[in-house]
Amino acid sequence: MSPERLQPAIPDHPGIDGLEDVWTARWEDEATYRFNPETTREQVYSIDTPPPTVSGSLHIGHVFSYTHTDVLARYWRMRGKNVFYPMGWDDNGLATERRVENYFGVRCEPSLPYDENYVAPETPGETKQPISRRNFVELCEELTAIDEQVFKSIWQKLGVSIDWSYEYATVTRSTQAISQRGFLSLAAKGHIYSALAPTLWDVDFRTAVSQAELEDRERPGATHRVAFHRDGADVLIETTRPELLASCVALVAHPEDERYQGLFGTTVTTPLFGVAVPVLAHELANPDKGTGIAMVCTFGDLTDVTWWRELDLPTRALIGRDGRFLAADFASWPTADVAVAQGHYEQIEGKTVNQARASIVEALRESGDLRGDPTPISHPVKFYEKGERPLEIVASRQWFVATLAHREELLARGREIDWHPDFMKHRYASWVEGLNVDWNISRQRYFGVPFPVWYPLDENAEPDFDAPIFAELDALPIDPASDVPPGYRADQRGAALGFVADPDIMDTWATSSLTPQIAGRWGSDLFDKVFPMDLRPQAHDIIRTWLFSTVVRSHFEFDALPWQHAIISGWILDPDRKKMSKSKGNVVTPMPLIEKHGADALRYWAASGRPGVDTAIDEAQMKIGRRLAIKLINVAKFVLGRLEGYEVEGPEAVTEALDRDLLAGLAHLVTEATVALDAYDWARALERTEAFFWSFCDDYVELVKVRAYEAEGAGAGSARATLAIALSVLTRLLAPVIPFATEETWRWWHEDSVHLAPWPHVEELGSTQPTGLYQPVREVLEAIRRAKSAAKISQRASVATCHVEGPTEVLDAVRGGLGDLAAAGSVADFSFAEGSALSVVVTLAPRDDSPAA
RNA sequence: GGGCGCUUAGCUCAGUUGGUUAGAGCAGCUGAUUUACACUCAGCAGGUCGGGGGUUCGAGUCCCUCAGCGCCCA
Repeated sequence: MSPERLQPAIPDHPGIDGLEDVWTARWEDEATYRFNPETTREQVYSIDTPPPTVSGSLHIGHVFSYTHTDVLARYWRMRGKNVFYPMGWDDNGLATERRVENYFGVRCEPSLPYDENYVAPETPGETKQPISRRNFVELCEELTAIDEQVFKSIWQKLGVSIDWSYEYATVTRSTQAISQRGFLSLAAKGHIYSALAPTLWDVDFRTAVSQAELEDRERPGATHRVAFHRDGADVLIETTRPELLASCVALVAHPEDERYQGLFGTTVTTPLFGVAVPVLAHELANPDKGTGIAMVCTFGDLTDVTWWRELDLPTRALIGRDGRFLAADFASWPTADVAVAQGHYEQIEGKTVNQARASIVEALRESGDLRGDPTPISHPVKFYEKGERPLEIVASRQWFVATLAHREELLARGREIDWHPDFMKHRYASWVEGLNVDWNISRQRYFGVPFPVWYPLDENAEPDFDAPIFAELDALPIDPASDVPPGYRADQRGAALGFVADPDIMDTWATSSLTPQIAGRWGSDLFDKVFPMDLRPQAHDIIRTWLFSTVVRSHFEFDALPWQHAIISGWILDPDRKKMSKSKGNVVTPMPLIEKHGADALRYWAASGRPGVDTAIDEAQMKIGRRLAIKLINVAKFVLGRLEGYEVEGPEAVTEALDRDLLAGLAHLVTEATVALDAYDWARALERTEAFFWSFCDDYVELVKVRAYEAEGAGAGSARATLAIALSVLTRLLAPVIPFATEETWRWWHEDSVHLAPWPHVEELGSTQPTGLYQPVREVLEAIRRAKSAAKISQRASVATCHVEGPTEVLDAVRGGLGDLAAAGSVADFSFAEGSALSVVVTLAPRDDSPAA
């Protein structure tokens, strides 16, 4: 036997169960998904994969969106691209801290010394054990390492074609170095600044938060009508936050509000405290709200911040970092009677916001300055998304990225991105349009990347925040709490004329916004070969955080987009179409579903979800995917069985008109699938491929079964060549979605992985001129089947005559496939007649009911 | 309040620039089956395309309007 003759290696009982482990190991051994660093940017397709938060729960939504990305990665790899597809883990920040606190039953107490023999409790105790910052960080690292393994095993089981040699995490030293470098670079360019400024503040977490982490929650409240005074006359305002009265710095009304024209430019005094405040005009004041004139406090909400800034008002910030009222110095303010004011203020000093409100309302009632009873209302209140009490705005020193001044440029960047689906661009635009504070990147927490910054101390050991000492680039990463700034000695820490470390860590997004730099190893040769990247895949809930912040960093650092395409996956809904969330308790974990249906089945379900469309968990759909994978195994077994011992021939051997038409249809399919995938519409490509595949199995294979079995003849060779070509093409078209079943069957007759095989091209199909046979022949076959089904007899039963009527060209087509039809339908005789439309009359052979002799 | 999306068969969804009788899968029903495949195959049934109005020879598709659901922003 010559070596060209096919000897497929088909197992005795091929199936799909267990393929995941077999092929995952082989792919790892063969380095199938290895990125080749010897490359040019043009040869690369690079993906900025979302690093999942390993402290979060891994759920089926991850499988959904990562499958979409993987389908694209596999597609572009087969298109000949050198695919850069790394994976990272986001283990920064608060989410990890909280998980460690709950998992081990500990809390970070920065004042404690490091205990090098520390062992965490086996089970968390009743109260949280205080431990040093370094011990706490070690526990964070320990737990994230475990969590990462769990995630990694899921991706591997799912067949995600990641090059694991480029794995990264957001807390490693190299990531910290990049994060700190990114900070220093933007600070040097003037896009990052520090300021003592109004800061969105969570009083429970005791940290600053950014606008992106805010959410509105509807909460009950009450409006209070309060009288300010002017020469014995009253000016009535309405407020939901009377407790802030002492920090009132002005009243504002709309510049065109007739009622207050006479008041603009005058001064009124606050009730209880007797502090003189100006009455000013500003268009943000809403004439329809309350009395149309509002009290400006430092700071009740973000509008107060705007007024304070634009009207250049003084600062009388009274709420502290713990959410309680600080001491006030009425003597330094224009106060009519300091002793009286101080007396009233003593009632609220040290109290929480709610306690203070009750106290102030009571005092206003007694003084007669509360007019009428408070009116209960329901209104949206800003919360930190992870918080439990309303946000306060406190004045504190923070590092900011200047975004507001660059709003138009950032909007323009959004328009440059190719969004999939396109309408997601609105999410980005409306977010950028609604920005009202710069991006605060300081967090008063423990586990994260520290700022590479110290401050010099003066002769009184007071820091000079306006002269920060930045770390040197080649020293990164540094920890200012243990490393010493250039030109200083370690013993000068905290001493007069010495230095002090910036105590904060960076916002998790300050690091995550650098994933292209981290994955691409910014600073090495690799970076220019993969950046700007091709693709950013993510869900729509983090457009305002991850996507936006990445665009900001890339715009300022490189004056470029970080990537050209953004695919936005939808949500995963539970089977009742409710959004999946931990609090609802309807989170579905993927592993049991993979075990039950197989990875290909889950991927099929995921790939059926179109970009941006919310998709319900649907086990029925997974079963269909499973059937598809099994069908491929079976048809490959059959086709390769027919080909065994024959030379595999190319399209030039496809001589029969029916076979040529099948290839013409296949060529059309290849074009459709390619166009769809180029447009990031994997679901469409799958749908078309799947439909063709089932017709191939149920119709074409049935038609040529007998002919392909003949040893000799052009017809037999043509059928075998067609079967081989179609199987090869269909296997490759399905490979991105069902990588395990396709690889299994492909390797029965190929040395190398299907995932490195070239994506099908119409040129490999020879002449793809349609002959028009396949469709009418299928219709006649269908009619024969219908007749047998109606007679409730076997599809293998004999047909005496099949009478076909139709237009000449249709009849000619049917005649061209007559032999195959006769074989597939067990038809003894055909007759034909001219007619306007195709119609078929089937006369069944008399049933032979006589017992066998 | 502004914006985006969705509404097609019992269910999940296709339907590309307007063009024959609106499609698929699942579920349902009726059958077949010494088969590559029972993790199979064939057939049947099932829809006034959310309501109303308009443009057009022709509308699921374009325009207006109303309603419901979901989301984003303020």
